[in-house]
Amino acid sequence: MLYQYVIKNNSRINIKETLFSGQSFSWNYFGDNQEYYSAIINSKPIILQQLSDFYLRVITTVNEINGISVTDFIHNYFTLDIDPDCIFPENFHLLYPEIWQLLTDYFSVKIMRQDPFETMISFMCAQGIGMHLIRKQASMLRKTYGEISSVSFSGKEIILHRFPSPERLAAADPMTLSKCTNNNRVRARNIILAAQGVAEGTIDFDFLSDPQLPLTELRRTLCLNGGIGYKIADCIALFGLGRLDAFPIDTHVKQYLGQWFNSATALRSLSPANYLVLDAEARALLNPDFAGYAGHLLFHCWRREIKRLRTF
DNA sequence: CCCCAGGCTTTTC
DNA sequence: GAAAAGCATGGG
Repeated sequence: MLYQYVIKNNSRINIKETLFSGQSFSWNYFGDNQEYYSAIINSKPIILQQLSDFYLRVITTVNEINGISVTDFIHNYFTLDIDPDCIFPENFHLLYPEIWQLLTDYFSVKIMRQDPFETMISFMCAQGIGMHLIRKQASMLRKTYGEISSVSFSGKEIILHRFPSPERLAAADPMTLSKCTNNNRVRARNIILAAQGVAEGTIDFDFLSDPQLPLTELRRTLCLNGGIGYKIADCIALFGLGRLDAFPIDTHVKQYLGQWFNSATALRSLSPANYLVLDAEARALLNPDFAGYAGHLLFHCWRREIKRLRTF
């Protein structure tokens, strides 16, 4: 039994660019058909299809997710409550007309509110390697440790793997898990320790998802865990805890801060001290409440338009 | 061979 | 304190 829903949005949404912009490592094409995308979200298999600039089709096996309607869940999952006109400061287009022109096609990219555990483990795999290797690691974790769900749609039976539970990864053997982490044993150990922390409650996502929690304290708490520094903590905050103000700074963000915004700090090494300086500089350039949202659009735009990189 | 990819940790000065 | 080296693989 499949349920189908059509979602209408008030602004343009580009589902492919959103899913494959580097914020999520769980979505794939549904089978061979590049018209559909699938993942298991909150233990529920979901298939998406872009109908037009403003319309999505959602296909699931359930009629509600987490106690709310599928339509409301998708609305929240893709932050359709956020008005794209609020992401950048009002005068940004006057100060940076060239960047604004490049950004035109990227306002249809949405930040996704994803599961915090999955986001934490996925971004712990994202140190100094290319995005295809990050996707490979997340995929291997799902296929090695995740429960199987199958969906039949349009005459095809597709096998999907859930992201593994904290308990499952907490009990994993380090040598076995390291095959999923680019053979990096330190990373495998850190993932197991983090999963144990979540399973035992020392990492409390209910507490960390409190919007009243100051961003600096959230970041400091996440950084207590091995394998999580400023950048990965900010990614967990932005993509897994709904903190649209968190501004992750990686090699690409460092590059566009230097090239597009003439930051002298961005020309220096990305040390912890310089990270905090760049973070403050970005908050002065952007709307602080949506610095991370704006940063992700700039990040994706920089990679696609300037670096000509592909993530799918 | 080099350098770079959504960095973090440890060592060294 | 800050700066440099080590970790891992793949692609240009």
